[in-house]
Amino acid sequence: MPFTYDYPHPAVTTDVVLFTIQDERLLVLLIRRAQDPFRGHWALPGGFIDIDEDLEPCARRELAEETGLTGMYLEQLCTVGTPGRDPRERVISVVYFGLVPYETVAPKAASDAEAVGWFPVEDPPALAFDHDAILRLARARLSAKLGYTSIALRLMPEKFTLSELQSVYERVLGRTLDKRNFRKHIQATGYIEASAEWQSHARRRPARLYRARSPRTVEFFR
Amino acid sequence: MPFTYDYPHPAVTTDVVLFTIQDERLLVLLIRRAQDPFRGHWALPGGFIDIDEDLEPCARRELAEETGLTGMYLEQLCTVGTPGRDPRERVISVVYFGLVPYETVAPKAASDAEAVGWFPVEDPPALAFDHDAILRLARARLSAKLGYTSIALRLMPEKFTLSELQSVYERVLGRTLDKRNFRKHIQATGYIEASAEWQSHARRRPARLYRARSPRTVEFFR
DNA sequence: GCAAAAGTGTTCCAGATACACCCATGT
DNA sequence: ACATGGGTGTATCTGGAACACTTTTGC
Repeated sequence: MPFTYDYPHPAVTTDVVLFTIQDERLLVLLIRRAQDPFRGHWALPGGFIDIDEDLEPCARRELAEETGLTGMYLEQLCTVGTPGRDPRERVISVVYFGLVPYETVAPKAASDAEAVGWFPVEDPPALAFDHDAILRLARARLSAKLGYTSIALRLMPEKFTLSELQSVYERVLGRTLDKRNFRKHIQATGYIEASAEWQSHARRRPARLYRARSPRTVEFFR
Repeated sequence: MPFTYDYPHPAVTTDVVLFTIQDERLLVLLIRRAQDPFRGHWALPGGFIDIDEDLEPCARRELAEETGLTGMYLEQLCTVGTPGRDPRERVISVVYFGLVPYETVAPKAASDAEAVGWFPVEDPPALAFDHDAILRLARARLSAKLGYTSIALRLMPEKFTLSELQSVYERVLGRTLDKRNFRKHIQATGYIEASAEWQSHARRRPARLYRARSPRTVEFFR
């Protein structure tokens, strides 16, 4: 069933750069492509937009279809569209960047993904299309936003210790932080609050659990 | 000559939010649409992408065709694509934001713009499509970037006085700044250098002229 | 000589950094 | 008792903010 236009139209896709933290490593979600082009290569999850679908819902739908993951924080990152970046036809891709807490259930492959997996961002496999450049841009955006927003909380579970939060900052920024200064700084921003609970079952002194003061929004400060 | 696809494709356009400063006011470039939809309304310059054209070149081409302006600083701002934002067909628009020095030659209407003009961003006319929301976003981006980049220099002529630069900051930020603190701060960033020249023909004490240390790039600091 | 803008330093405060030890728990 | 990570305070530095007067020129 063909669709006809007076002028050539590019195809439009959305892609998502989704980060998480597991075992003290910053990971990115990739799918192994089941179709050409780049069949068998790893790539960012994404796909073609429906004609009556808004951009961000498309990103969420494709992510859900290919990996089963839903409900995470997403923001628009950039749009890429250099002619030739997809060998099939002219494709313009609107790229989102997102974060999920590290204990989110494991993704599972579906639809036209042959496999799904988390990969260390410091050492990813070769990526299809121009996805390596997009991944670098997403990393830079995440690092920058740690400094002036509460975005790191979107990587955390509902309750977390200050040491866990510090570890997330350290992994994303790629350097160690002073414990006392970190705690002072975080408390000063006011974007977390102490819960009444304490870490249980630890084989050490229990740590206080904190939570986001505004669990569904990313706040700016400074 | 029709173009057919197996699946419906959205149309893709680029739009540009171009700012300048004249007479102590921050202005935005708008065109009056000569065609429906929104014929006779003011809108951001922009138009449909060619099938073999990259995104930023498209933004520059459309801007040149409609206003005659070329060669300015541009960066990608966002991409909008809510179904229904254009009554003709599904249109996804990649929006760029740009700056030109205030003495750049006046734009002149061409192509499908019936008129072109600079309007105060504080008090723009009613805009076509969702262009009012885009304009607000562009303003916010410009203000924020003044604080950590040398982007303001893209609004300045090659040689300028510190008072002129301070006035640009004040107009964009919407508040007055202390003269001594401003000069100290700007000198500390190192992104301008003194030229050997002085303002001429002034009916007052001549001011020293400065220039950008890296005239073609926008640098980050802090 | 007067109007108009150019130019210039110091004090103060807040936020960032550097730095080391005691505590609570499980084993 | 000891190993492990949890928790805490102070001195210092640095960058930002507040603040007023003299100088140079054209008229």
